[in-house]
Amino acid sequence: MRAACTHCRLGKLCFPHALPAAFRTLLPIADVQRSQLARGETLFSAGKPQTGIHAIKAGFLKTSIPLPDGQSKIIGFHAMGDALGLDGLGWGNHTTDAVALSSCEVCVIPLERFEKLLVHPTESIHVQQLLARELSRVQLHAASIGVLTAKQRVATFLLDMSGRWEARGYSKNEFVLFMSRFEIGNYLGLTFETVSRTFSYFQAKKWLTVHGKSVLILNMPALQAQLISPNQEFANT
Amino acid sequence: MRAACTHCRLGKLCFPHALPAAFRTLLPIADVQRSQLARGETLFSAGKPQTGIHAIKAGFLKTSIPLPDGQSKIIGFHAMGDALGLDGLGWGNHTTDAVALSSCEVCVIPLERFEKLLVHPTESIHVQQLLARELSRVQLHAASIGVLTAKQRVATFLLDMSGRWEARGYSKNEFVLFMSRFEIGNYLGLTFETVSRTFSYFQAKKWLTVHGKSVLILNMPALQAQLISPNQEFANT
DNA sequence: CCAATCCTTTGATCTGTATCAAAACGGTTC
DNA sequence: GAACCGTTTTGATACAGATCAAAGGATTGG
Repeated sequence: MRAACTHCRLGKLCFPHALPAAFRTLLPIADVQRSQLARGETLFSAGKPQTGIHAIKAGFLKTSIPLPDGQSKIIGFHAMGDALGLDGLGWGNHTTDAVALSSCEVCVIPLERFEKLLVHPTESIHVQQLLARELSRVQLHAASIGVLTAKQRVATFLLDMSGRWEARGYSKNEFVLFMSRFEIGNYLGLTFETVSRTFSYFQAKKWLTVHGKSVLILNMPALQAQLISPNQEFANT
Repeated sequence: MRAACTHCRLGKLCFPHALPAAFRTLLPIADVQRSQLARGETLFSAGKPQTGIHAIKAGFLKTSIPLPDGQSKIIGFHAMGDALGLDGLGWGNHTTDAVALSSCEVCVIPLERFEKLLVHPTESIHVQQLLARELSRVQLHAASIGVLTAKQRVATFLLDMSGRWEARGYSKNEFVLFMSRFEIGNYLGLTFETVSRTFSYFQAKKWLTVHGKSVLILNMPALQAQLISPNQEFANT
């Protein structure tokens, strides 16, 4: 199961294609491997040696951190086009677990090939950017769960999902959540009941409609206003 | 105010010196600039273009993230030998604020010089490691503040501080906190009152002694046990 | 098509931490 | 060394979100 990235239909969305043009000439070196994952399968685990860098071609995954007290906390949801496994570059071992939320197709650049690519400054800088952006994302997430209220966190989450779908060319107002309420809660530092109640609250406000995992946003500005002051009523109740 | 890193007394602790030997030959290229900061002064701000990479030579700083609702959340404390400002590599602009907690001496590698260093694979990989390690650190912190209780968070914090001092060759049992209770609280997603109360609780348990900012740890295993099960009494009350 | 299982919603109650308040402490200035 | 200021501790109370509980819904497999 090998595929030349030059023929990949994901185009710029996919990690290797997001690399600068200079990179594409190197693709035969990369010689990406593709693999399938079923829902619930593990792509890599915390503590295990890093074997490669992954790019999601199709499907959804979550990454989580195991904590000393035995709990585990989700720290990211990942979809088509996202790069995965960069956390292992620090110590050679992964610090997170990556598990498929749906059946997935994942491209793998084996570590030794990945390292060969790094001798080229442009690729190297690109990887640095991926890392630094992921760092910024996690920093912002840490900040959010540290200080925001439940309503603010859920609103932030929905707006984040909306933005991700939009970036992939889909509607920013209508999308399907690919994770359970429990997983959303874990990600946001809330219980699943609180997530569910908050969805109901937003629905009562007529800011959105939820049916199971499908979300339709009716009043985006109202949700955005939540982030600014959670308790203040928005003009269009 | 310029200084050749080759003469820097910080040795391996300092960011440029942690680079592989090959890097040292390039130091004249880097030609690091040194600058002084007074307590409360800003090293860089979120949203502003990145001008360089910083290494702390002496003193302490905090990095924080401004949130959409006007609040600001501390996401890291930094001491001698830490690298700062890597978050700007993602988008060219910083995503965090860095402020001095004490008077500081900071080495600056201007961005254009830093970029020149990156053409050398060994340096480039080293920067990747710094980024990936910072990513792992922030991921773990995000996980901690998302699921741990107040006692667990404060215990984690104290053990983290202890480990940092130890890594710098000081006692792991006796050290001085370089930030206020308010800042610890902000960092951990707690109020300063809760931090203070938790210190008092640990003190009542005879696990440590706190006088203002100076901490003496008396029972390290008890603190570590907190992380595993916060409500279970430790053998040596 | 139905049973079995898991996921989600909603309700009632509890609790850890925030909030409000005030006193004690420590450092700085004159 | 007295007066001042910000910081820290401690106490009393309030509340957001957790926990406990139970009843729908949805999805899976036979």
